[in-house]
Amino acid sequence: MPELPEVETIVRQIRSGVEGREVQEVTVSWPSTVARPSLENFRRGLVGQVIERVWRRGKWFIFDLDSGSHLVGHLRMSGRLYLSPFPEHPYMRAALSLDNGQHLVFADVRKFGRLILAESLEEALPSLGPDANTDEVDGLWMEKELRKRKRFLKPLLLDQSFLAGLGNIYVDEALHRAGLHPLRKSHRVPASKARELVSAIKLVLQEAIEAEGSSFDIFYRTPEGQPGAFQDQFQVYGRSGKPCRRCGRVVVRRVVAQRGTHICHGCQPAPRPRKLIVG
DNA sequence: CAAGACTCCTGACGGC
DNA sequence: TGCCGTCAGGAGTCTT
Repeated sequence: MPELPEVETIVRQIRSGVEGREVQEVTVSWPSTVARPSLENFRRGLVGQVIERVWRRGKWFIFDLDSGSHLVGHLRMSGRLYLSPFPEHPYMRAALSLDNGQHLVFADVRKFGRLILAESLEEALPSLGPDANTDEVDGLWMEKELRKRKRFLKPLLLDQSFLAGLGNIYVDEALHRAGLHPLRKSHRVPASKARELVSAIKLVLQEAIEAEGSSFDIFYRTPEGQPGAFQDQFQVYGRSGKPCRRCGRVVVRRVVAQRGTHICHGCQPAPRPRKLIVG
Protein backbone atom coordinates (compact mmCIF):
# COMPACT_ATOMS: atom_id res chain seq x y z
CA MET A 1 0.00 0.00 0.00
CA PRO A 2 1.48 3.32 -0.93
CA GLU A 3 2.70 5.18 2.15
CA LEU A 4 4.64 8.41 2.49
CA PRO A 5 7.76 7.29 0.55
CA GLU A 6 5.73 5.93 -2.33
CA VAL A 7 3.63 9.08 -2.60
CA GLU A 8 6.78 11.20 -2.39
CA THR A 9 8.29 9.20 -5.23
CA ILE A 10 5.20 9.68 -7.38
CA VAL A 11 4.99 13.41 -6.67
CA ARG A 12 8.65 13.93 -7.57
CA GLN A 13 8.20 12.00 -10.76
CA ILE A 14 5.13 13.75 -12.13
CA ARG A 15 5.89 17.26 -10.83
CA SER A 16 7.74 18.63 -13.86
CA GLY A 17 5.14 17.30 -16.28
CA VAL A 18 2.21 18.71 -14.36
CA GLU A 19 3.14 22.06 -12.82
CA GLY A 20 2.09 24.96 -15.03
CA ARG A 21 -0.20 22.79 -17.13
CA GLU A 22 -3.86 23.53 -17.72
CA VAL A 23 -6.54 20.90 -17.23
CA GLN A 24 -8.53 20.56 -20.43
CA GLU A 25 -10.70 17.56 -19.74
CA VAL A 26 -11.75 15.42 -16.80
CA THR A 27 -12.70 11.77 -17.20
CA VAL A 28 -14.21 9.77 -14.36
CA SER A 29 -14.88 6.11 -15.08
CA TRP A 30 -15.62 5.00 -11.50
CA PRO A 31 -17.78 7.69 -9.95
CA SER A 32 -17.19 6.89 -6.30
CA THR A 33 -13.50 7.69 -6.83
CA VAL A 34 -14.60 11.31 -6.50
CA ALA A 35 -15.46 11.63 -2.84
CA ARG A 36 -16.60 15.24 -3.14
CA PRO A 37 -18.00 17.49 -4.45
CA SER A 38 -20.54 16.17 -6.97
CA LEU A 39 -19.13 14.84 -10.24
CA GLU A 40 -20.50 17.86 -12.02
CA ASN A 41 -18.87 20.34 -9.66
CA PHE A 42 -15.67 18.30 -9.67
CA ARG A 43 -15.40 18.70 -13.44
CA ARG A 44 -16.47 22.31 -13.38
CA GLY A 45 -13.91 23.15 -10.73
CA LEU A 46 -11.06 21.51 -12.61
CA VAL A 47 -11.51 22.25 -16.31
CA GLY A 48 -9.57 25.35 -17.30
CA GLN A 49 -7.52 25.37 -14.12
CA VAL A 50 -3.75 25.64 -14.13
CA ILE A 51 -1.98 23.28 -11.74
CA GLU A 52 0.44 25.56 -9.95
CA ARG A 53 2.11 23.22 -7.53
CA VAL A 54 2.25 19.50 -6.82
CA TRP A 55 3.19 18.32 -3.38
CA ARG A 56 2.08 15.94 -0.66
CA ARG A 57 1.23 15.80 2.97
CA GLY A 58 1.32 12.41 4.63
CA LYS A 59 0.00 9.96 2.09
CA TRP A 60 -2.14 12.55 0.32
CA PHE A 61 -1.02 14.12 -2.93
CA ILE A 62 -2.05 17.73 -3.41
CA PHE A 63 -2.46 19.84 -6.52
CA ASP A 64 -2.76 23.58 -5.91
CA LEU A 65 -4.91 25.19 -8.60
CA ASP A 66 -4.80 28.78 -9.77
CA SER A 67 -8.34 29.31 -8.47
CA GLY A 68 -6.95 28.73 -4.98
CA SER A 69 -8.71 25.39 -4.72
CA HIS A 70 -6.91 22.09 -4.18
CA LEU A 71 -7.28 18.70 -5.78
CA VAL A 72 -6.20 16.16 -3.20
CA GLY A 73 -6.09 12.41 -3.56
CA HIS A 74 -5.29 9.20 -1.74
CA LEU A 75 -4.07 6.00 -3.37
CA ARG A 76 -5.19 3.77 -0.50
CA MET A 77 -4.34 0.14 -1.18
CA SER A 78 -3.78 -0.19 -4.86
CA GLY A 79 -3.92 3.25 -6.46
CA ARG A 80 -1.44 4.51 -9.02
CA LEU A 81 -0.95 7.98 -10.44
CA TYR A 82 1.14 8.62 -13.50
CA LEU A 83 1.46 10.60 -16.72
CA SER A 84 0.70 8.89 -19.97
CA PRO A 85 0.13 9.86 -23.61
CA PHE A 86 -3.07 7.80 -23.43
CA PRO A 87 -6.00 8.16 -21.03
CA GLU A 88 -6.30 4.41 -20.79
CA HIS A 89 -5.53 1.72 -18.29
CA PRO A 90 -7.39 -1.49 -17.45
CA TYR A 91 -8.06 -0.13 -13.98
CA MET A 92 -8.31 3.57 -14.78
CA ARG A 93 -10.81 5.31 -12.48
CA ALA A 94 -10.20 8.93 -13.45
CA ALA A 95 -7.94 11.03 -15.66
CA LEU A 96 -7.07 14.67 -16.21
CA SER A 97 -6.15 15.62 -19.76
CA LEU A 98 -3.52 18.37 -19.81
CA ASP A 99 -2.66 21.04 -22.37
CA ASN A 100 0.62 19.35 -23.26
CA GLY A 101 -1.13 16.27 -24.59
CA GLN A 102 -0.36 14.23 -21.50
CA HIS A 103 -2.95 12.56 -19.31
CA LEU A 104 -2.71 12.25 -15.59
CA VAL A 105 -4.12 8.79 -14.99
CA PHE A 106 -5.51 7.61 -11.67
CA ALA A 107 -5.71 3.81 -11.79
CA ASP A 108 -6.83 1.68 -8.88
CA VAL A 109 -7.58 -2.04 -8.88
CA ARG A 110 -9.44 -2.14 -5.57
CA LYS A 111 -11.33 1.10 -5.97
CA PHE A 112 -10.48 2.38 -2.49
CA GLY A 113 -8.61 5.41 -3.80
CA ARG A 114 -10.27 8.81 -3.53
CA LEU A 115 -10.10 12.26 -5.09
CA ILE A 116 -11.38 15.43 -3.43
CA LEU A 117 -11.69 18.93 -4.79
CA ALA A 118 -11.94 21.56 -2.07
CA GLU A 119 -11.55 25.28 -1.64
CA SER A 120 -9.11 24.92 1.22
CA LEU A 121 -6.79 22.26 2.54
CA GLU A 122 -8.46 22.58 5.89
CA GLU A 123 -11.72 21.61 4.27
CA ALA A 124 -10.16 18.80 2.23
CA LEU A 125 -8.07 17.25 4.99
CA PRO A 126 -9.51 18.15 8.35
CA SER A 127 -7.68 16.66 11.30
CA LEU A 128 -4.64 15.47 9.40
CA GLY A 129 -1.65 15.37 11.73
CA PRO A 130 1.80 16.77 10.96
CA ASP A 131 3.76 15.12 8.18
CA ALA A 132 6.10 12.47 9.58
CA ASN A 133 9.01 13.67 7.47
CA THR A 134 9.13 17.29 8.62
CA ASP A 135 11.24 19.03 11.26
CA GLU A 136 8.11 19.81 13.22
CA VAL A 137 8.12 16.17 14.25
CA ASP A 138 11.13 15.76 16.51
CA GLY A 139 12.02 14.03 19.74
CA LEU A 140 10.39 16.63 21.91
CA TRP A 141 7.20 16.61 19.88
CA MET A 142 6.94 12.82 20.08
CA GLU A 143 7.68 12.74 23.79
CA LYS A 144 4.98 15.29 24.48
CA GLU A 145 2.36 13.80 22.16
CA LEU A 146 2.88 10.23 23.35
CA ARG A 147 2.38 11.32 26.93
CA LYS A 148 -0.91 13.04 26.11
CA ARG A 149 -2.49 9.79 24.99
CA LYS A 150 -2.96 6.34 26.46
CA ARG A 151 -2.95 4.26 23.36
CA PHE A 152 -1.12 1.26 21.93
CA LEU A 153 1.79 2.43 19.79
CA LYS A 154 0.81 0.58 16.65
CA PRO A 155 -2.70 1.96 16.16
CA LEU A 156 -1.52 5.37 17.32
CA LEU A 157 1.20 5.53 14.68
CA LEU A 158 -1.28 4.37 12.05
CA ASP A 159 -3.66 7.16 13.05
CA GLN A 160 -3.22 9.89 10.45
CA SER A 161 -4.67 12.53 12.73
CA PHE A 162 -1.76 11.85 15.10
CA LEU A 163 1.02 11.61 12.53
CA ALA A 164 0.56 11.70 8.76
CA GLY A 165 2.35 9.34 6.42
CA LEU A 166 2.97 6.01 8.11
CA GLY A 167 1.10 2.87 7.11
CA ASN A 168 1.32 -0.73 8.19
CA ILE A 169 4.73 -1.44 6.68
CA TYR A 170 6.70 1.52 7.96
CA VAL A 171 5.10 1.41 11.40
CA ASP A 172 6.28 -2.17 11.84
CA GLU A 173 9.74 -1.28 10.55
CA ALA A 174 10.07 1.84 12.69
CA LEU A 175 8.89 0.13 15.87
CA HIS A 176 11.36 -2.66 15.29
CA ARG A 177 14.26 -0.29 14.75
CA ALA A 178 13.33 1.65 17.86
CA GLY A 179 13.05 -1.56 19.87
CA LEU A 180 9.45 -0.84 20.83
CA HIS A 181 6.70 -3.41 21.03
CA PRO A 182 3.51 -2.47 19.10
CA LEU A 183 1.41 -2.97 22.23
CA ARG A 184 3.42 -0.62 24.42
CA LYS A 185 1.20 2.11 25.77
CA SER A 186 2.11 5.54 24.46
CA HIS A 187 2.17 7.32 27.83
CA ARG A 188 4.57 4.75 29.29
CA VAL A 189 7.24 5.22 26.63
CA PRO A 190 10.22 6.92 28.25
CA ALA A 191 11.58 10.12 26.74
CA SER A 192 14.72 8.45 25.45
CA LYS A 193 12.64 5.86 23.62
CA ALA A 194 10.37 8.54 22.17
CA ARG A 195 13.44 10.17 20.66
CA GLU A 196 14.63 6.82 19.32
CA LEU A 197 11.23 6.29 17.75
CA VAL A 198 11.41 9.58 15.85
CA SER A 199 14.91 8.76 14.63
CA ALA A 200 13.75 5.33 13.51
CA ILE A 201 10.71 6.74 11.69
CA LYS A 202 12.78 9.33 9.83
CA LEU A 203 15.53 6.89 8.98
CA VAL A 204 13.11 4.32 7.60
CA LEU A 205 11.24 6.94 5.58
CA GLN A 206 14.39 8.49 4.15
CA GLU A 207 15.89 5.15 3.22
CA ALA A 208 12.63 4.18 1.56
CA ILE A 209 12.43 7.44 -0.38
CA GLU A 210 15.97 6.88 -1.61
CA ALA A 211 14.97 3.41 -2.77
CA GLU A 212 11.88 4.89 -4.48
CA GLY A 213 9.51 3.08 -2.19
CA SER A 214 8.64 -0.55 -1.58
CA SER A 215 6.92 -3.05 -3.80
CA PHE A 216 5.57 -5.65 -1.44
CA ASP A 217 3.00 -6.96 -3.91
CA ILE A 218 1.84 -6.50 -7.46
CA PHE A 219 0.37 -3.07 -6.93
CA TYR A 220 2.99 -0.46 -6.24
CA ARG A 221 5.30 0.56 -9.04
CA THR A 222 7.40 3.63 -9.46
CA PRO A 223 6.00 6.01 -12.05
CA GLU A 224 8.23 4.38 -14.68
CA GLY A 225 6.53 1.09 -13.90
CA GLN A 226 9.53 -0.27 -12.02
CA PRO A 227 9.17 -1.85 -8.61
CA GLY A 228 10.61 0.08 -5.69
CA ALA A 229 13.58 -1.46 -3.94
CA PHE A 230 13.04 -0.83 -0.27
CA GLN A 231 11.28 -4.12 0.40
CA ASP A 232 14.73 -5.74 0.23
CA GLN A 233 15.64 -3.77 3.35
CA PHE A 234 12.65 -4.77 5.47
CA GLN A 235 13.77 -5.98 8.86
CA VAL A 236 10.49 -7.52 10.01
CA TYR A 237 7.63 -6.70 7.63
CA GLY A 238 6.54 -9.80 5.74
CA ARG A 239 9.26 -11.84 7.45
CA SER A 240 7.19 -13.90 9.87
CA GLY A 241 8.82 -17.27 10.47
CA LYS A 242 12.18 -15.93 9.31
CA PRO A 243 15.04 -14.85 11.52
CA CYS A 244 15.26 -11.23 12.60
CA ARG A 245 18.01 -9.56 10.62
CA ARG A 246 19.38 -7.95 13.75
CA CYS A 247 19.21 -10.58 16.49
CA GLY A 248 18.29 -13.78 14.68
CA ARG A 249 15.17 -14.53 16.65
CA VAL A 250 12.17 -15.71 14.62
CA VAL A 251 9.88 -12.88 13.56
CA VAL A 252 6.30 -13.41 14.69
CA ARG A 253 3.13 -12.20 13.00
CA ARG A 254 0.05 -11.36 15.01
CA VAL A 255 -2.97 -9.16 14.54
CA VAL A 256 -2.90 -5.82 16.36
CA ALA A 257 -5.72 -3.35 15.80
CA GLN A 258 -7.00 -5.42 12.87
CA ARG A 259 -3.61 -5.21 11.13
CA GLY A 260 -1.07 -7.87 10.39
CA THR A 261 1.82 -6.95 12.67
CA HIS A 262 5.40 -8.20 12.56
CA ILE A 263 7.36 -8.39 15.78
CA CYS A 264 10.78 -9.62 16.88
CA HIS A 265 10.52 -10.48 20.56
CA GLY A 266 14.28 -10.27 20.85
CA CYS A 267 14.42 -6.64 19.74
CA GLN A 268 10.95 -5.62 20.92
CA PRO A 269 10.26 -6.89 24.43
CA ALA A 270 6.59 -7.22 25.32
CA PRO A 271 5.28 -4.63 27.74
CA ARG A 272 5.19 -5.83 31.30
CA PRO A 273 1.60 -6.50 32.21
CA ARG A 274 0.49 -4.13 34.95
CA LYS A 275 -0.59 -5.87 38.04
CA LEU A 276 -3.76 -4.80 39.69
CA ILE A 277 -2.78 -3.67 43.13
CA VAL A 278 -5.54 -4.24 45.62
CA GLY A 279 -5.62 -2.91 49.13
C1' DC B 1 -11.00 9.24 25.24
C1' DA B 2 -9.97 4.44 23.62
C1' DA B 3 -10.82 0.64 20.81
C1' DG B 4 -13.35 -2.66 18.19
C1' DA B 5 -16.66 -3.55 14.33
C1' DC B 6 -18.11 -2.61 9.92
C1' DT B 7 -17.72 -0.88 5.16
C1' DC B 8 -15.79 -0.47 0.61
C1' DC B 9 -13.37 -3.79 -3.30
C1' DT B 10 -10.63 -7.20 -5.89
C1' DG B 11 -6.87 -10.43 -6.79
C1' DA B 12 -4.44 -13.99 -4.65
C1' DC B 13 -4.47 -18.12 -2.55
C1' DG B 14 -5.78 -22.54 -0.32
C1' DG B 15 -8.77 -26.43 -0.36
C1' DC B 16 -11.00 -29.93 -2.70
C1' DT C 1 -8.43 -28.06 -14.01
C1' DG C 2 -11.58 -25.12 -12.04
C1' DC C 3 -14.74 -23.48 -8.70
C1' DC C 4 -15.47 -21.27 -4.35
C1' DG C 5 -14.72 -19.38 0.17
C1' DT C 6 -11.60 -16.51 2.74
C1' DC C 7 -8.56 -12.78 3.45
C1' DA C 8 -5.89 -8.25 3.48
C1' DG C 9 -5.98 -3.57 4.12
C1' DG C 10 -6.59 2.79 4.86
C1' DA C 11 -9.61 5.49 6.67
C1' DG C 12 -14.24 7.07 7.70
C1' DT C 13 -18.14 6.10 10.54
C1' DC C 14 -20.61 3.95 14.07
C1' DT C 15 -20.92 1.37 18.48
C1' DT C 16 -19.36 -0.22 22.87
